Amino acid sequence: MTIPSIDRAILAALQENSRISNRELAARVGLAESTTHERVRRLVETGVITRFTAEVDPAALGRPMQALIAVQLRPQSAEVVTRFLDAVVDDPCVLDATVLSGETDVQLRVAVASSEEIRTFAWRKVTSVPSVRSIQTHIVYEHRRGPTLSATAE
Amino acid sequence: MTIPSIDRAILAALQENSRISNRELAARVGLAESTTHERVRRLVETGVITRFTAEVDPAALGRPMQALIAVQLRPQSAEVVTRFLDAVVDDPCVLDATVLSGETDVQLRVAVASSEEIRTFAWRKVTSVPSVRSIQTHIVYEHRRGPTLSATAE
DNA sequence: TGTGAAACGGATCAGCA
DNA sequence: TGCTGATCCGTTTCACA
Repeated sequence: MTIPSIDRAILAALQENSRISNRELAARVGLAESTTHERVRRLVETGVITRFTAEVDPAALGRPMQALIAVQLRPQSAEVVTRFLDAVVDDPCVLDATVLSGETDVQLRVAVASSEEIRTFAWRKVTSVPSVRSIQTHIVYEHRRGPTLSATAE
Repeated sequence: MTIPSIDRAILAALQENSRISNRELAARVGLAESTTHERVRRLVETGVITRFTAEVDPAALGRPMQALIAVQLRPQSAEVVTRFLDAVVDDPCVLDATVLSGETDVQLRVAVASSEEIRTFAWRKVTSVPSVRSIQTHIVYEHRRGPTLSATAE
């Protein structure tokens, strides 16, 4: 299932700005509006586009500080990992969670108002889960997005 | 600079789907279209909303594998970190880069077609930068988004 | 800040290549 | 798959509260 070059142009434009009008999108990729509209619909339907979203600056919402929390779990089983994720991932300060190979089983990225809040979250929500063996917290100094996601050259 | 509750409703709706019409957004938050439109404009202008984007599944673009690469740099200075970021962050396989406190100075998240490509990227792009002392690569088994970003309760 | 209405521009659909 | 064009609907702007 390879992505045609027109769809790649559509994806690039929508990643850059998902709120452009269908008309402008059609002009950019050089197709009629109706055709463009249909292609976008299919990209969503087939799961290539997972969602349209607004990115919000956590600092503007009163969470100027971010941290990574590396978590080691005791029995390193799929079940334990899933249970742990379910216990923490819905907390409002969690930005995302990554399940990993290696020493660290799960890495959480959190956005908080203060270092106090990191401590509260770490003790109250993370180490309180019985299967958590140990954690390490690292302050995030800076976070940069990579380039727009594009299809691999072939 | 605290966020009024109407704006919080707008942010929640736009994070969930940035392509809803202004009319629907207005209906959801219970304001006139013109007012809603103006509020969204201000949220963008003041930097609360950083961009509207389409999230794309890397696997659908031929990059089914993800990894985290932890990087340790030699002189741990702001300049060295910036130079390193500039050297790697625009590579198409980079999803994002995080600058950290602690042993690891920078953590890269990459999406690739195969483990071969991770190796190529690691040797060709990362360890080839002179200030890179060492790296560790970890496979990403799963990645979960946290809840919609909302303002801290006050 | 908020409203409602008019002018403008975009989305959508049927019919066709 | 793709285009065209008519109709319908949403957005934007404005005078006003």
